[in-house]
Amino acid sequence: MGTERLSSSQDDDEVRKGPWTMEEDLMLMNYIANHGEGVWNSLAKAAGLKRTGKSCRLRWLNYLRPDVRRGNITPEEQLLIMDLHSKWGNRWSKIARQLPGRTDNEIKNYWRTRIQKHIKQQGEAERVRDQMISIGSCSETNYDCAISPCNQVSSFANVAEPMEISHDYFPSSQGDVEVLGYQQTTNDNYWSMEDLWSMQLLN
DNA sequence: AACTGTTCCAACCGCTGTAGA
DNA sequence: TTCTACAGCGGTTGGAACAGT
Repeated sequence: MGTERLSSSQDDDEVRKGPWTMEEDLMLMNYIANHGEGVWNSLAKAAGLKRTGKSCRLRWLNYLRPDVRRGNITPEEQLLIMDLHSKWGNRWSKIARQLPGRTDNEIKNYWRTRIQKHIKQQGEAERVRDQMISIGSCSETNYDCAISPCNQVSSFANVAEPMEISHDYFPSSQGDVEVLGYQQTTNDNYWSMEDLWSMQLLN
Protein backbone atom coordinates (compact mmCIF):
# COMPACT_ATOMS: atom_id res chain seq x y z
CA MET A 1 0.00 0.00 0.00
CA GLY A 2 2.43 2.57 0.92
CA THR A 3 3.92 1.89 -2.43
CA GLU A 4 1.98 4.52 -4.27
CA ARG A 5 4.15 6.10 -6.85
CA LEU A 6 4.04 9.66 -7.93
CA SER A 7 4.12 9.93 -11.65
CA SER A 8 7.36 10.93 -13.20
CA SER A 9 8.83 10.47 -16.60
CA GLN A 10 10.71 7.45 -15.35
CA ASP A 11 7.65 5.85 -13.83
CA ASP A 12 5.28 6.52 -16.66
CA ASP A 13 5.52 2.98 -17.95
CA GLU A 14 5.24 1.37 -14.57
CA VAL A 15 2.11 -0.02 -13.09
CA ARG A 16 0.61 2.16 -10.44
CA LYS A 17 -0.29 0.71 -7.08
CA GLY A 18 -1.85 2.04 -3.94
CA PRO A 19 -4.83 4.26 -3.39
CA TRP A 20 -6.74 5.47 -6.38
CA THR A 21 -6.83 9.16 -7.14
CA MET A 22 -9.94 11.04 -8.12
CA GLU A 23 -8.57 11.43 -11.62
CA GLU A 24 -8.13 7.71 -11.99
CA ASP A 25 -11.61 7.08 -10.69
CA LEU A 26 -13.04 9.51 -13.20
CA MET A 27 -11.08 7.96 -16.04
CA LEU A 28 -12.33 4.53 -15.18
CA MET A 29 -15.91 5.65 -14.68
CA ASN A 30 -15.96 7.60 -17.89
CA TYR A 31 -14.52 4.76 -19.87
CA ILE A 32 -16.99 2.24 -18.54
CA ALA A 33 -19.86 4.66 -19.03
CA ASN A 34 -18.92 5.02 -22.67
CA HIS A 35 -17.74 1.52 -23.49
CA GLY A 36 -19.09 -0.72 -20.79
CA GLU A 37 -17.17 -3.34 -18.90
CA GLY A 38 -14.97 -5.59 -20.90
CA VAL A 39 -11.68 -7.42 -20.74
CA TRP A 40 -10.15 -5.64 -17.81
CA ASN A 41 -6.53 -5.67 -18.92
CA SER A 42 -7.31 -4.06 -22.23
CA LEU A 43 -9.84 -1.79 -20.59
CA ALA A 44 -7.16 -0.47 -18.27
CA LYS A 45 -4.91 0.33 -21.21
CA ALA A 46 -7.66 1.76 -23.35
CA ALA A 47 -8.81 3.99 -20.53
CA GLY A 48 -5.28 5.30 -20.18
CA LEU A 49 -4.84 3.94 -16.68
CA LYS A 50 -1.50 2.71 -15.46
CA ARG A 51 -3.20 0.05 -13.42
CA THR A 52 -3.58 -3.65 -13.83
CA GLY A 53 -6.88 -4.97 -15.07
CA LYS A 54 -7.25 -6.67 -11.78
CA SER A 55 -6.91 -3.42 -9.92
CA CYS A 56 -9.44 -1.72 -12.20
CA ARG A 57 -11.91 -4.51 -11.76
CA LEU A 58 -11.59 -4.39 -8.00
CA ARG A 59 -11.95 -0.63 -7.89
CA TRP A 60 -15.04 -0.73 -10.07
CA LEU A 61 -16.74 -3.59 -8.30
CA ASN A 62 -16.00 -2.51 -4.76
CA TYR A 63 -16.23 1.22 -5.02
CA LEU A 64 -17.23 2.90 -8.26
CA ARG A 65 -20.18 0.80 -9.39
CA PRO A 66 -23.29 2.97 -9.16
CA ASP A 67 -25.29 0.41 -7.25
CA VAL A 68 -22.68 -0.28 -4.62
CA ARG A 69 -23.71 0.46 -1.05
CA ARG A 70 -21.11 1.08 1.59
CA GLY A 71 -21.23 1.26 5.35
CA ASN A 72 -24.20 1.05 7.71
CA ILE A 73 -24.82 -2.64 7.54
CA THR A 74 -28.34 -3.02 8.84
CA PRO A 75 -29.39 -5.50 11.51
CA GLU A 76 -31.32 -7.37 8.83
CA GLU A 77 -28.21 -7.61 6.73
CA GLN A 78 -26.23 -8.72 9.76
CA LEU A 79 -28.64 -11.50 10.36
CA LEU A 80 -28.59 -12.57 6.75
CA ILE A 81 -24.81 -12.57 6.70
CA MET A 82 -24.73 -14.69 9.81
CA ASP A 83 -27.25 -17.09 8.42
CA LEU A 84 -25.53 -17.44 5.07
CA HIS A 85 -22.13 -17.74 6.65
CA SER A 86 -23.33 -20.58 8.81
CA LYS A 87 -24.43 -22.32 5.63
CA TRP A 88 -21.60 -21.51 3.28
CA GLY A 89 -18.63 -20.52 5.40
CA ASN A 90 -16.18 -18.04 3.91
CA ARG A 91 -17.84 -17.92 0.52
CA TRP A 92 -17.90 -14.15 0.57
CA SER A 93 -18.82 -13.58 -3.02
CA LYS A 94 -21.66 -16.05 -2.76
CA ILE A 95 -22.90 -14.35 0.38
CA ALA A 96 -22.51 -10.93 -1.20
CA ARG A 97 -24.76 -11.93 -4.08
CA GLN A 98 -27.59 -12.31 -1.62
CA LEU A 99 -27.09 -8.76 -0.36
CA PRO A 100 -27.80 -6.33 -3.18
CA GLY A 101 -25.25 -3.58 -3.37
CA ARG A 102 -22.87 -5.17 -0.93
CA THR A 103 -19.47 -6.44 -2.00
CA ASP A 104 -17.65 -9.54 -0.95
CA ASN A 105 -14.83 -7.36 0.30
CA GLU A 106 -17.09 -5.40 2.56
CA ILE A 107 -18.75 -8.47 3.99
CA LYS A 108 -15.39 -10.11 4.49
CA ASN A 109 -14.05 -7.07 6.29
CA TYR A 110 -17.16 -6.80 8.39
CA TRP A 111 -16.93 -10.42 9.40
CA ARG A 112 -13.26 -10.32 10.17
CA THR A 113 -13.48 -7.29 12.40
CA ARG A 114 -16.30 -8.91 14.34
CA ILE A 115 -14.43 -12.15 14.66
CA GLN A 116 -11.20 -10.54 15.75
CA LYS A 117 -13.05 -8.62 18.39
CA HIS A 118 -14.72 -11.78 19.55
CA ILE A 119 -11.48 -13.77 19.66
CA LYS A 120 -9.97 -11.16 21.87
CA GLN A 121 -12.95 -10.90 24.16
CA GLN A 122 -13.43 -14.62 24.42
CA GLY A 123 -9.75 -15.26 24.91
CA GLU A 124 -9.64 -12.86 27.79
CA ALA A 125 -12.80 -14.30 29.30
CA GLU A 126 -11.39 -17.80 29.11
CA ARG A 127 -8.14 -16.76 30.67
CA VAL A 128 -9.97 -15.20 33.59
CA ARG A 129 -12.15 -18.26 33.92
CA ASP A 130 -9.16 -20.56 33.92
CA GLN A 131 -7.52 -18.49 36.60
CA MET A 132 -10.66 -18.56 38.69
CA ILE A 133 -10.93 -22.30 38.34
CA SER A 134 -7.30 -22.83 39.17
CA ILE A 135 -7.60 -20.96 42.42
CA GLY A 136 -10.90 -22.61 43.27
CA SER A 137 -12.80 -19.44 43.65
CA CYS A 138 -15.43 -20.00 41.03
CA SER A 139 -18.81 -19.42 42.59
CA GLU A 140 -21.58 -21.70 41.40
CA THR A 141 -24.21 -19.13 42.03
CA ASN A 142 -23.10 -16.22 40.00
CA TYR A 143 -20.47 -17.39 37.63
CA ASP A 144 -20.92 -19.44 34.53
CA CYS A 145 -17.47 -20.84 34.23
CA ALA A 146 -17.76 -24.38 35.45
CA ILE A 147 -19.53 -25.96 32.53
CA SER A 148 -19.61 -23.09 30.18
CA PRO A 149 -19.99 -24.11 26.58
CA CYS A 150 -17.36 -21.56 25.84
CA ASN A 151 -14.99 -24.26 26.92
CA GLN A 152 -16.39 -26.56 24.30
CA VAL A 153 -16.12 -24.19 21.42
CA SER A 154 -12.69 -23.20 22.39
CA SER A 155 -12.00 -20.14 20.32
CA PHE A 156 -12.28 -18.52 17.00
CA ALA A 157 -8.87 -19.73 16.18
CA ASN A 158 -10.63 -23.00 15.57
CA VAL A 159 -13.59 -21.42 13.98
CA ALA A 160 -11.64 -19.54 11.41
CA GLU A 161 -11.30 -22.58 9.21
CA PRO A 162 -14.51 -24.55 9.71
CA MET A 163 -16.80 -21.61 9.88
CA GLU A 164 -19.78 -23.84 10.22
CA ILE A 165 -19.50 -23.54 13.98
CA SER A 166 -19.10 -19.86 13.91
CA HIS A 167 -22.50 -18.71 15.01
CA ASP A 168 -21.13 -18.00 18.42
CA TYR A 169 -19.65 -14.81 17.13
CA PHE A 170 -22.79 -12.84 17.83
CA PRO A 171 -21.62 -9.44 18.82
CA SER A 172 -23.20 -7.86 21.80
CA SER A 173 -24.33 -4.69 20.14
CA GLN A 174 -27.81 -3.49 20.68
CA GLY A 175 -28.79 -3.93 17.10
CA ASP A 176 -28.08 -7.61 17.23
CA VAL A 177 -30.21 -8.04 20.26
CA GLU A 178 -33.05 -6.37 18.44
CA VAL A 179 -32.64 -8.59 15.48
CA LEU A 180 -32.77 -11.65 17.59
CA GLY A 181 -35.79 -10.53 19.51
CA TYR A 182 -34.08 -12.04 22.48
CA GLN A 183 -32.73 -10.29 25.44
CA GLN A 184 -30.83 -11.48 28.42
CA THR A 185 -32.44 -9.79 31.34
CA THR A 186 -30.38 -10.91 34.29
CA ASN A 187 -26.81 -11.70 34.96
CA ASP A 188 -27.68 -15.19 36.11
CA ASN A 189 -28.23 -16.44 32.61
CA TYR A 190 -25.89 -19.33 32.33
CA TRP A 191 -26.07 -19.48 28.57
CA SER A 192 -25.45 -16.47 26.47
CA MET A 193 -26.81 -16.17 22.95
CA GLU A 194 -23.33 -17.01 21.78
CA ASP A 195 -23.43 -20.16 23.75
CA LEU A 196 -26.85 -21.09 22.48
CA TRP A 197 -25.63 -20.73 18.93
CA SER A 198 -22.67 -22.87 19.72
CA MET A 199 -24.82 -25.54 21.24
CA GLN A 200 -27.21 -25.53 18.35
CA LEU A 201 -24.39 -25.93 15.90
CA LEU A 202 -22.62 -28.57 17.89
CA ASN A 203 -25.76 -30.66 17.95
C1' DA B 1 -1.56 19.15 22.40
C1' DA B 2 0.97 15.02 21.89
C1' DC B 3 1.38 10.41 22.04
C1' DT B 4 -0.18 5.54 21.83
C1' DG B 5 -3.18 1.84 20.87
C1' DT B 6 -7.14 0.11 18.25
C1' DT B 7 -10.38 -0.29 14.55
C1' DC B 8 -11.71 -0.31 9.96
C1' DC B 9 -11.36 -0.84 5.16
C1' DA B 10 -9.20 -0.19 0.53
C1' DA B 11 -6.20 -2.53 -2.06
C1' DC B 12 -2.83 -6.03 -2.95
C1' DC B 13 -1.26 -10.90 -3.45
C1' DG B 14 -1.47 -15.58 -4.59
C1' DC B 15 -4.18 -19.17 -5.96
C1' DT B 16 -7.76 -21.64 -8.69
C1' DG B 17 -10.96 -22.28 -12.44
C1' DT B 18 -12.14 -21.58 -17.14
C1' DA B 19 -11.94 -20.53 -21.99
C1' DG B 20 -9.61 -20.34 -26.16
C1' DA B 21 -5.73 -21.28 -29.19
C1' DT C 1 -3.11 -32.32 -24.08
C1' DT C 2 -0.72 -28.25 -22.97
C1' DC C 3 -0.14 -23.47 -22.63
C1' DT C 4 -1.60 -18.81 -21.93
C1' DA C 5 -4.52 -15.15 -20.52
C1' DC C 6 -7.99 -13.68 -17.87
C1' DA C 7 -11.66 -13.48 -14.21
C1' DG C 8 -12.82 -14.31 -9.80
C1' DC C 9 -12.09 -15.57 -5.09
C1' DG C 10 -10.35 -15.57 -0.29
C1' DG C 11 -6.60 -14.18 2.71
C1' DT C 12 -3.70 -10.60 4.17
C1' DT C 13 -1.71 -6.11 4.92
C1' DG C 14 -0.76 -1.06 5.41
C1' DG C 15 -2.23 3.01 6.81
C1' DA C 16 -5.81 6.48 7.78
C1' DA C 17 -9.09 7.59 11.15
C1' DC C 18 -10.54 7.35 15.58
C1' DA C 19 -10.43 6.70 20.72
C1' DG C 20 -8.18 6.78 24.92
C1' DT C 21 -4.60 8.54 28.04
